Amino acid sequence: MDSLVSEFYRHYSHLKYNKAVDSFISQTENRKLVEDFLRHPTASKEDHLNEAFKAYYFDIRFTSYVSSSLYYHSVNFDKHIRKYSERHPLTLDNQIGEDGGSYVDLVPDPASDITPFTMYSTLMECLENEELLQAYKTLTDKQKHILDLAYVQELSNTEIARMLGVSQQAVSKTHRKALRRLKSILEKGESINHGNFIRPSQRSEG
DNA sequence: TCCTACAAGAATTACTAGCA
DNA sequence: TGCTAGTAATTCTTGTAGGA
Repeated sequence: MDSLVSEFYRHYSHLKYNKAVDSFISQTENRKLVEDFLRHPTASKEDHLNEAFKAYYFDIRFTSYVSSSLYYHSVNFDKHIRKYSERHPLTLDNQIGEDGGSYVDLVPDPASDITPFTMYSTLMECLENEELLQAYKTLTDKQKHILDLAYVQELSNTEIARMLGVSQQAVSKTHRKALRRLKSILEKGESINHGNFIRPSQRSEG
């Protein structure tokens, strides 16, 4: 632990052992903010630091949500496939011998890039988080369509642009606008103090 | 293994057109 | 008049191939 981090935790001992805080401080840009705040603590610098941490913390939660969604979808997809193949066995599923191998194991897998979401037609069918689903519903039809094509059909902006008969830039713009809208709606759902880096009552003035 | 060049996709900027 | 959605031009990012 370096001197900056030690000094920080001396002032804010309640944040010690918090991995999110450690990770936040480890980034050069955030480190500068912390350093600056510790040297010359002011209310505006504290607010700035809190805002930076809120944004960072939101990104962590959003990434965590997406990764857990992918995990659950992959597990469900696997269960679905297994259940289906049990009900509808194919000739290739028959066992070859005593060792448990089947004919399908002998077939090379040229389609190793099969994606679970392609079994859905819209992103709405994939969303399990209620807040995210409600936020998604507030998007315009075009925004929803572009997100569907990008995340369900896994098309690039260029392919979507060709399909919709608009430019790649227009797709990129609509895409990012939709993501910004989702993000802002989800952020509004956050409690005021939930993502604060430093609680106001524990502000250090020296 | 590192460096460089190149390609493709995505993002940004500046501007225009249509609409309420 | 301001907002939204579009475009062209440009820049940025990332992956990859090839050579030293």
